[in-house]
Amino acid sequence: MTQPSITLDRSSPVPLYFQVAEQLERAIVAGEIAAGERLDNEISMARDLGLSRPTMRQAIQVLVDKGMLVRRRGVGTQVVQGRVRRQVELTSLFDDLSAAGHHPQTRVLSCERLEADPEIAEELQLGVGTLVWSVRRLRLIGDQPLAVMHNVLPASLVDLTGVDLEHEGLYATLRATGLAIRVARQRIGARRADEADADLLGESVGAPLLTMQRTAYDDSGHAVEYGRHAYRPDLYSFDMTLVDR
Amino acid sequence: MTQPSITLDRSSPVPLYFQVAEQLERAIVAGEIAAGERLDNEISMARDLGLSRPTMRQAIQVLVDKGMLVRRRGVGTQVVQGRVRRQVELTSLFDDLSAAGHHPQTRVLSCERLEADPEIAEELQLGVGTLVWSVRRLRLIGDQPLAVMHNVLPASLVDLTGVDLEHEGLYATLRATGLAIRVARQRIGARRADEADADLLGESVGAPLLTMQRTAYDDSGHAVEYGRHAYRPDLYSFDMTLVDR
DNA sequence: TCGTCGTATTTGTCCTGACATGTGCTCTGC
DNA sequence: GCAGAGCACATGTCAGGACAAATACGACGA
Repeated sequence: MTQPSITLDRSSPVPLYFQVAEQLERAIVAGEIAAGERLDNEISMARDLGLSRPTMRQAIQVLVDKGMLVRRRGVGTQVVQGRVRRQVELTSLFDDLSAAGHHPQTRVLSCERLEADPEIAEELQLGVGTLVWSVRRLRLIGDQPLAVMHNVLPASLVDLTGVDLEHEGLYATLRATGLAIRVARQRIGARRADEADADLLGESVGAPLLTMQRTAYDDSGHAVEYGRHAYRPDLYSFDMTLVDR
Repeated sequence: MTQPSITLDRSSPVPLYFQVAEQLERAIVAGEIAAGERLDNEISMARDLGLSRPTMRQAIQVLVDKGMLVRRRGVGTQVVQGRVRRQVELTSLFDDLSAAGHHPQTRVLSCERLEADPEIAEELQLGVGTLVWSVRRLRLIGDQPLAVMHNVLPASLVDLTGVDLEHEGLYATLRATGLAIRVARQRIGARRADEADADLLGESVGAPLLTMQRTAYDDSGHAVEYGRHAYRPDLYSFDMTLVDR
């Protein structure tokens, strides 16, 4: 039950509970706290750090939500076994791959402004015929084609004219214009590659593809992006952690 | 900004924040609060219900985590647009389908006790050669084969002898023996159907299959189950909601 | 020897209070 | 008429305290 040393900076704008959670997480992934080991109890940890118990609880809760810790009443808080997989997060594939140390490339296949068809209008909660941007891109990892991506977003929200989508992620572009994505609903499935897919991805017609469609919502709860993507399953998969509440 | 009427039962063992969250959620899915509409502020909602602000916050936080509400400092709390998809939760396919009103059937293909191979030992954090249960099942929806499922669990944790897995879900069986699953890590991908898959699922060899492998951990953080499943993508997909924190 | 009761421990829930911080609006001054 | 300062408002963060409930473990008794 040796505790990691945690240092707090009360003058920092970073919340105290977040500082604690961050350092605790680092200690866990670094193996300073063994898998299955029990943490010290909340009360004494809070006292040792000079924090109140609610703040300490909030810090621990962050890691519980990430699936790294498990709490049991009357027993204590333990580190979950097993290697830690990165969670599915609200980032784009570009961010995912960059973080993984790879160097993704992008080829913009098309980027045009057109009128929303019924499917798009439904997903983005717009009227049929509203102007939207429609972007088709091919993602490559090294020389290997990885995914074909089709994104649609309301033209009223962002202007993609002159945006260099080959070197800037779509989500990064949105963030730059002040659009923060907060919630997304997505569906993961599979289908056969059609001729166009096969051509772009260097697969044969009928090969299995992993598909994901996602609708993203901003700060104010409005739909800002709808995407339909297809991935080569030998090069990409979705990892996630589920936590029971 | 009309608020739904919420009734509290302070004598109930159900936590107050949970009662509020439950009724708020019902009001949202029932459309009593329109999408995009702003909720009343925390302080006055708490006052109206006779609750403290932290309790009210906790209730709202539950729905924020589910992706139904969005909070913005200085602005307020709003209902997220878009139809609400059910979240990927820590339940089994059996529960999923039952909840959806369908009547899933199960055929147990094999259920045997054998020694863990290196892959299984690694995933379950056991020594190679440890006794495990290996269960292969076929899920059907009506007459349609839906998925082939292969689960492995430590024989020391549960005894599947005489358990009627055709009519009882695996997770339900685990719960019945006091094993509560708290955390799971899973990976979703796709692959071609091999001959065995094709035969069982009524597909042709080479057809795309949606795959999921999952390792589940219990209360104490120990691995209790490892599963590799393959789904017919025309009949099943994974829906989930992502929330930025 | 085994089961049962009681107690200590630990997390879960709930309360009150305070100040900080980001947003949006209005009001003022130019 | 317009821009900037200031203010009201809502959520974010933090403190400190209290009791409830579940668990583990030891002591006790049959």
